[in-house]
Amino acid sequence: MDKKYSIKDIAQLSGVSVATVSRVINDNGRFSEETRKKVLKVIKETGYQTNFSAKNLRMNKSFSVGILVPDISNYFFATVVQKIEKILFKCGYSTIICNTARDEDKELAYLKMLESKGIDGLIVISGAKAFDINKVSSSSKIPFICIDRKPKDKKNTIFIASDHYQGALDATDSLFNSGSKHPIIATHKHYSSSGADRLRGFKDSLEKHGLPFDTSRNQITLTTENTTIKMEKVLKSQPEIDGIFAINDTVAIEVLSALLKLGKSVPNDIKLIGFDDEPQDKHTYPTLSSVKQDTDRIAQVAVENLIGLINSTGITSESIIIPVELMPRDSTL
Amino acid sequence: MDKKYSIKDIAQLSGVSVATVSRVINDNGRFSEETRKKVLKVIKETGYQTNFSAKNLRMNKSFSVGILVPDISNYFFATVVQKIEKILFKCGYSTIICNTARDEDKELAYLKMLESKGIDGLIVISGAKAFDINKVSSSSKIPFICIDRKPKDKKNTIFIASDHYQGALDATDSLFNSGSKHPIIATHKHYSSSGADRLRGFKDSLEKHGLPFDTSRNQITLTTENTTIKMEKVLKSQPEIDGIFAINDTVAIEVLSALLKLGKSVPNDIKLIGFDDEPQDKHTYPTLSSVKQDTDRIAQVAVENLIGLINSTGITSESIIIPVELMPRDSTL
DNA sequence: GTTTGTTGAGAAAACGATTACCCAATAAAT
DNA sequence: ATTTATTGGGTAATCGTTTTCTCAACAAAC
Repeated sequence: MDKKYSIKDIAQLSGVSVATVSRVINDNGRFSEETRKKVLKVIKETGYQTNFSAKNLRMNKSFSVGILVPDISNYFFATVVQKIEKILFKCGYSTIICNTARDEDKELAYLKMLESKGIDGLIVISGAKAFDINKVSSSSKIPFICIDRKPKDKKNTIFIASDHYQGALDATDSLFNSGSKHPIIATHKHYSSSGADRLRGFKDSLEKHGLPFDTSRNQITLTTENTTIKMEKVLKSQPEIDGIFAINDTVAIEVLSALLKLGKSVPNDIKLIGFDDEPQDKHTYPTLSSVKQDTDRIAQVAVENLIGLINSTGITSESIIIPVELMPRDSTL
Repeated sequence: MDKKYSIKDIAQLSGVSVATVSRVINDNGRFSEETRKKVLKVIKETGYQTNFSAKNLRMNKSFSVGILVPDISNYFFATVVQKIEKILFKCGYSTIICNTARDEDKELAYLKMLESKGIDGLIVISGAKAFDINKVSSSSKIPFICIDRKPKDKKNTIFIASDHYQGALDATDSLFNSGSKHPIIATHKHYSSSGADRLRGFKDSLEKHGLPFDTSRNQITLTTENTTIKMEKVLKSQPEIDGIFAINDTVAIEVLSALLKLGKSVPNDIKLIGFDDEPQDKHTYPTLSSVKQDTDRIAQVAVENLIGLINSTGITSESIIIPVELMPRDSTL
């Protein structure tokens, strides 16, 4: 098992031509059973492995797809990426992961690189605000799908996302259901399309319960300012607040720790619910209610559609919305 | 910007030979300044991009490296991978990330795929117990480095890890320093070499403070059993316990929530410290002391060494230990 | 017994780059 | 004025596949 064997070596060793070896390997074309066995035997003995560079060059296909993701240390992104990668591998594709850090220039640089590598497809998770595949010269040809944030050009693309709106609606409803009369929403400063949908869900639940939404009264935004101090101010001026829907679990956990520091009891004084169902939600005190995104399904649907595009079986343009699930825990008892 | 241009097109359009175009692109070989400008102009106009499959085939180099990682949704792994990817990209390499899920068969399958793709190098993060690159036929030639877990064959490999031993020693010392007299260690059921080092650090700190280590008295292991119930039993039989060093932050947070549920005050009744310095440590209540691994340095050293190996400038075999930093917070006040 | 069809397999082109080798043309040295 | 270097750049081989053509051999059909 020393040298690297090429198809030519296999041909020689098994006394057939390279064409035949290729046919046997790919099980395509005509050859006798006898030849098959002969060739396969030599392949096993030598430990021959296809040289993908050559194969890619010839077939103009790379059996690899790129994933653009803003931040892989984010739980939701990491989970989706992980699951996508797993499915793709099963389908014979390898995955090139690119961390864009929400930087448009980086996004562009990665796109160029990926195109150079001849990727067969692309998955863009929560791409830049103005994500536009045409920014890269001829990229227009690379099949791609978007997850979590709509691309600039809504036509001719497949977009997959959780039902953030419904999740937020359910979450806020659950605050009301557990006795909250005056819930607010806690957001962070980064804009995202999912965040916008969640905000919309919160508003609609509010109005459904007869409360008009007013940004200055019903929304707080976490900034670099110390969260505890900010919460203290807010609760002093609006002591009626008795429920908080946090735009995601990171925010929720920050809010929770602030509330506890301020001597508030959760859920007795204030109900709290987050979004994303991160693992630590089960281990906060009290445990944190949340909304779970179906990452399995997102990944599955994403890969299915991408591979569909790659094999150009239907270049449909559509938005696919994946249902979410409410995960009630102690913070909304 | 429609069709895909090859070097041949560029040659034609700029009135030179393909060889010259290649020379200009790679700035290697001889050509006049005039020619350079001409060619570069055409390249810019056409939006030409190298076909890496061809280049790889010819040069027998793929400008890509593989990363084997057990679980990318784990914070430490995700952070390291992210940083490695960033540095590699700057060095002109793309990264193929492979999630092994701690499954040896998968590890092997990925290894085969990576070899087929002709990766130039490999980074193995916390590989399987018996990680052995020779399991894949001719892989022996792929330069690789290991992070976090030593490979089977310690010779002729570069191994990079945090100073888990020292971190655990410092962490346990800090329990004593904040007044704990009878600390224990909380571990989980998965074995890891880093875990073993951390356990060693705990033991040595104990002995330094005049306490002999006894597994049955000084160590609890979290299993699928409910942590709160387990903790209750332990605290009933050993009420003297007043400090816990958790093998990592996930365990620490689970323990913390159990303690709070049992009505214990942290840090007043029991001091607690974890390991890894995950972001949520700052937002638990009380905030969680921990030990921070220097992921920046790990990534930097890893890439430097790997690229060193790839360019075979020194095939030194060594273990590189990266210092850690104690992050004291409220749970060990 | 000639024609037709089928099966198995080889020869060679092509994919898009890099590079060793070659040869003009000009410059430098004698 | 001839030889010798140097410079710029073209030709063609090569990397390892896949695939189109081609054809021999044998079987079936007439």
